[in-house]
Amino acid sequence: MRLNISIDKQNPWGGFEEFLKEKGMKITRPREVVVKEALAVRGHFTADDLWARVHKKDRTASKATVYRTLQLLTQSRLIEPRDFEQGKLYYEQMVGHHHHDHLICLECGKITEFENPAIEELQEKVARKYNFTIASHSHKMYGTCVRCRQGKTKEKEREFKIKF
Amino acid sequence: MRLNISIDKQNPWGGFEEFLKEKGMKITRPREVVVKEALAVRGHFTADDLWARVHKKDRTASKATVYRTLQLLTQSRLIEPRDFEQGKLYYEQMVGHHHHDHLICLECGKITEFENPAIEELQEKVARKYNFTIASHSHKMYGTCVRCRQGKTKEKEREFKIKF
DNA sequence: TTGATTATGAGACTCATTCTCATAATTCCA
DNA sequence: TGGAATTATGAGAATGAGTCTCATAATCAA
Ligand SMILES: [Mn+2]
Ligand SMILES: [Mn+2]
Ligand SMILES: [Zn+2]
Ligand SMILES: [Zn+2]
Repeated sequence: MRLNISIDKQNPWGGFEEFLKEKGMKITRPREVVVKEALAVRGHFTADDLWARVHKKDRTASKATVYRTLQLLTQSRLIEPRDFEQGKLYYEQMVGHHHHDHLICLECGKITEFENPAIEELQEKVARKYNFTIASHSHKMYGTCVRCRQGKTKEKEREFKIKF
Repeated sequence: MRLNISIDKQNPWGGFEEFLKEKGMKITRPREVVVKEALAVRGHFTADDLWARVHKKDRTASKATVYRTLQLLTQSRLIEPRDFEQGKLYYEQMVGHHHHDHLICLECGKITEFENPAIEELQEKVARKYNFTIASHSHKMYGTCVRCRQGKTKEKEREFKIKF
């Protein structure tokens, strides 16, 4: 399913073309628009967010193609899915980014990214203990950000519907 | 929204009755069946799993009531939601259980629970660094369990549809 | 018992995502 | 370069978890 290619950070669309070729798939206009738009987003986005952007560039692009390309982008490792909220998936582009985890403010929707090598190591240790092979992981903390706790938040960035 | 009660582990339904009273809600038959069935499940379950059980006990119980009671059970802390898979929520009862996190085998669906105080502490440290107040967290590792890696798995327990 | 209040079941509805299928674009190669 | 073969596309139907509505029913305090 997943190919073991690594795409050139300087030319991700070119790399994605290679990826398509290796899978015997075709290089098409709609795919190019979706890929380039996805990589142009900074921050986290949903399929619908992406479709809105794509739609501006190409009035005829369909949502189905956006969803289909999102799957390919995930396989090619150019983006990663994020399960911030139940019911819909977010994504973020990984070109030139390292792995990180997230603090999610339930009041204003602000997401803070963190990296913690010590946690990652302990994680591996846990996996080793259970003889488990990690393919991916998700580590999220939900709560309240500084600004919200101090009542300084001007406007919500987003609303995450979390059950508890 | 959430009340600050702690329910007696020896008599959770009794405690839940208290919880309902404090919220000005009524003690009803359907609620009793749903609560008792939910607490009778060991392991992780979905709303639909629970409904199937409830349905056996009371042919007229509706799915809506199962969903509604699941929310109340979450508020009363008798159960906790689990975001193992995108698109549907799982739950697990917390009566007499401590907090733990999960290893999820993508091949057979087996879930291994782990507790790691060192990770929990580092987590708090991260939150402190960003002045973030944690309300809850979710830490999952997806991958392959021992049995599956060694080809010893007899049958899938479940199938989790994860996008990578 | 009764009346005010809250809960219920049934099914309509929502919303993200996937699927289907007729048509269109790409690619391969003679 | 011209098709034929193959894969992709757009449109909208289908799916599935979860929520909502509303007419009716049950609970409970007085
Ligand atoms: Mn991120
Ligand atoms: Mn568990
Ligand atoms: Zn905030
Ligand atoms: Zn397994």
